[in-house]
Amino acid sequence: MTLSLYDTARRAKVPFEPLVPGEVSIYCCGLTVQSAPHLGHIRKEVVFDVLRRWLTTSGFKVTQITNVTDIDDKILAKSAEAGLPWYAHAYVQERELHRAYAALGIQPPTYEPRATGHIPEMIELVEQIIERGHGYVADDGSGDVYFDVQSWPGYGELSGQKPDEMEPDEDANPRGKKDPRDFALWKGFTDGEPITASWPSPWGRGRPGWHLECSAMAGKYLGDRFDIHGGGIDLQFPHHENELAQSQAAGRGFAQYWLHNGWVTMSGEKMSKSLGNGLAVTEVVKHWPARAVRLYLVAPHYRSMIEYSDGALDEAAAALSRVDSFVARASEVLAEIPAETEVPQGFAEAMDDDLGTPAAVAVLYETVREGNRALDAGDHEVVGQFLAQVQAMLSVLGLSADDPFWGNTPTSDLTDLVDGLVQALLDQRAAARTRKDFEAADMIRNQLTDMGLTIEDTPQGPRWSLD
RNA sequence: GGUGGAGUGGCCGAGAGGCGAGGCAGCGGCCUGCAAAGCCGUGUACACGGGUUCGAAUCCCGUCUCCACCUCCA
Repeated sequence: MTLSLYDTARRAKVPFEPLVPGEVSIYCCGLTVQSAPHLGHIRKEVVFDVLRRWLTTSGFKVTQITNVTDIDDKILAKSAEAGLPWYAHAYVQERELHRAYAALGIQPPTYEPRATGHIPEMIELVEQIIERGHGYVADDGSGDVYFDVQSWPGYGELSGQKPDEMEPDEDANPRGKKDPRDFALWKGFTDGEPITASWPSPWGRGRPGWHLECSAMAGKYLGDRFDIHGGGIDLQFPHHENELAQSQAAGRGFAQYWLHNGWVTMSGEKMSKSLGNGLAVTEVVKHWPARAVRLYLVAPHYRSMIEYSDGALDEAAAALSRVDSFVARASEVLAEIPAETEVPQGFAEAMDDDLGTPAAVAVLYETVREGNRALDAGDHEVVGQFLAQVQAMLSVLGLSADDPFWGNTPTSDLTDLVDGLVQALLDQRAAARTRKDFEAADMIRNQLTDMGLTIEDTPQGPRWSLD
């Protein structure tokens, strides 16, 4: 069985065949670093991180480029509010983004180019588009350059939009456009904007249009043609449609597969109250363990919408602690921890079917149950097999507790100390139990559970954990 | 107006003509001094109305509700 993926452009699940056998190139639209990343933003990173891990597990060498859009209208506006130069504001938010990556165990991309570092490539691309007759300089003296939508018959093929049937935006300022559907390739400098937010070009000072940035950076790092272009479903139109049109109008092949992930939506206003800052990743991981948050984002299918709810995060946390508890107990019982093995076939089939994480996660849970059964039966050899499988699956999903990409794993020197203290109390409790003084024993246990510890009596003796 | 998507048991969340995905919660049981954890058992759900079919959550027709996007992103 081979990997198949749902290609937005073809509107179908299709077998995945990379341009270069054994290698996969992915361009993923990154964030505009204007404010702290929210759960919806970071879902995309989690989705493509899982894709990348699965491709790697399947034997592909993966190159993933994710850009940082560090210049745009909103950055200019928000930096003014924040009282910072635009580039400093963008940089602050870029560091926030990296913190969010680390908080959810997301591998950094192979490279993360910034838009402002690629102005020459963008200018070159605009020149190619103009040369081929698909772009024009506005004749209003603004220095704007637009893409000529009517000159490109394929326009609309990615999103299924027919340009003639689109709702005209009545409030839009047509500026120097020949057609209201034309989009900006290059925006001429306007008074009131910081001069540092403009660059010299053949058309005068200005800055790049949003869509252009991604085309230029994808071309630079992945070549004229590459395998997968990803991003949130909201980017399908106009952003990706425009990227595709302008890249192909410049004579480039561009992406072979288009993958779009669903959005995280929020029902009422409740959440913003209870979390203060809405769905900011940094806030969410204060309320739930980061790995539970990741499971919450990984368990539904990537193309589904996730309707945010506290309860669902609680459930993810409960489900994960069941998995963790198996891993912990199995590891304690086994003389040696088995080396990593292959994932179960059902898991692989699910993942190969357009990253079917719901079914894959179901296999994970079933394997945990079988492992627990073997644990109860004392069949350590079988326990080892299931433990290895569970760890392999967790690794693909990026949920291994010891995954190197968890940025905030506290390694405290206090662990031994706490263990010693808890152990001393557990010894007292054991003594009380031996003399059948269950009142004293339960008092000690209650003290410990009140502190947030979980005490379990196992055939090997009591064990404690902090969930 | 255009394009795309959604409505599934108490909750989350898959599936897409026929064996009740999976999780969380609940209930019963095993285990336990009691718990906890774990295991076993337990559910007849697919927005509504018709239709096709031996058989529909899945296909068709109609209806309702909701969401996303529609060109420098209001």
